[in-house]
Amino acid sequence: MLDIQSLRNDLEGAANRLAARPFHLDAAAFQALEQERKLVQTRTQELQAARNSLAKRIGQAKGKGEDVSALMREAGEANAELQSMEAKLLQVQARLQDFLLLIPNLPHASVPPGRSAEDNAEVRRHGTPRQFDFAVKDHVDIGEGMGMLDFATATKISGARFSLMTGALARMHRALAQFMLEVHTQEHGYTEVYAPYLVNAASMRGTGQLPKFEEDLFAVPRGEEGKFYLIPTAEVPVTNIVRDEIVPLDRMPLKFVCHSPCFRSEAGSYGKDTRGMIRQHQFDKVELVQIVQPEKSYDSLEQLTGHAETILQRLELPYRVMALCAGDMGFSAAKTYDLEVWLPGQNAYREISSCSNFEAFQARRMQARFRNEKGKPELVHTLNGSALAVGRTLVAVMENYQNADGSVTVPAALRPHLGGLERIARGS
RNA sequence: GGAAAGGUGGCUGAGUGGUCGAAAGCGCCGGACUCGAAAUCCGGUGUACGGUUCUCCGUACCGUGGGUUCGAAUCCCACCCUUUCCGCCA
Repeated sequence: MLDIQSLRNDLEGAANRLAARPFHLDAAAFQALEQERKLVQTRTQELQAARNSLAKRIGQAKGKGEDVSALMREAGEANAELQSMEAKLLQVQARLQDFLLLIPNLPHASVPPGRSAEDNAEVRRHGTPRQFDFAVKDHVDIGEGMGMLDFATATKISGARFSLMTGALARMHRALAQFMLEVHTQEHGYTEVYAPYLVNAASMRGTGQLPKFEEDLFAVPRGEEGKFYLIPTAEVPVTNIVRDEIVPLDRMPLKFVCHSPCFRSEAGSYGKDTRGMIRQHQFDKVELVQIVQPEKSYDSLEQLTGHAETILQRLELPYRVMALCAGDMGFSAAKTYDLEVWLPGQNAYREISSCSNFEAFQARRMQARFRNEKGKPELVHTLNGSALAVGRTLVAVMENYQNADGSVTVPAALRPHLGGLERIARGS
């Protein structure tokens, strides 16, 4: 959510920056709402002040044993208008709130202009794609060839966009998550978190999934009309740790890492990435979350992105870092770097991590604050990034480390987490 | 799922219809005392919003949402949460 004060001060400036996404800010609608709000709020507060002073006088008069019937009548008459004004005020404020909740974040000045992924800017590259002297397979053929990846059975059990892994491949999937957690907790200073996978609507609103993106979420009914939402990323429960909290200065910054399954309905992605385990309803991810002071958040974004890159470097997977253009960024982000890993099976770089600074956009929705040097509560800045998506990392390892005989070499960094195993092949 | 108790400011905790945004203590900030510190004393110390604009004024907020009333932290209803006991259970 944007700061309503900044919209009041510079509506045109905000509209211009939003146009880069592109998002059309209806300035006239905002101004009309604001004007009405001002009118109704001022009148309501006047009436409330009048009521309060009358009530006080009645109390005082009663205390002295005086007759209060005239005062009571006066108060009763004023109440009709007050009630209708209060109702009107609630309504206007709700409309204003709804309006604000649907406005995406302002892109940071350093965000490249552009409308689609083609306009994203490559920031740097790391590693060189390996040359193969045999016909490369994609992860589906490799996994099924080893008898460890079974989409047919997953479809029987659940349906499309689910996967079933067995044996050494399932073990390697687990080892990857363990490896990532170890690096982030032992070397990068993150606190490991285990968090709920089902969350309430307030949490989804806090990080920006609601109210606009309900169709992307899975939900389960709860109670009469309530529901739990399945988390689409650990960003949701972990960032919401600080919702409605005031973090003491000496605890800042907060750095959390959380391994969790993620659930996405993938509505609107029909026909996209239908083969393999690139785009699934359920996948595992190791997520980094940082809660920082505003002036430090862009340094933190560079660091956090670097932490995610470390994993790819240790696994010796070629990748590139992309600065997303305004049009390709998510709703809540002010700036996003995507990490794209090289996939020989697709002969392309594919997204494996997304690292974003949300500035105060989520914090304002969540009322997540810290106590600054002056002792005053101030909104925090929130950041998060995948480090990494476990399923896609497994895909990258399989494709980049594949051998001519259909086996897969285990990356050196991963071997300690697999009891020294150097290679997985059919039967292992 | 059943029963009971309870949710008040950074913390503890008083307050059961009217000068209550809320006692008191702790904490924190400033000052006095001191060479300095501790102790002591004095003063200050919530958040959000609006108007005005650097100075005030107003409004809202005592778990959440409704209701009663001229007036609600206080009474009524519903819900949420916490604690304890019982039941069930990975």
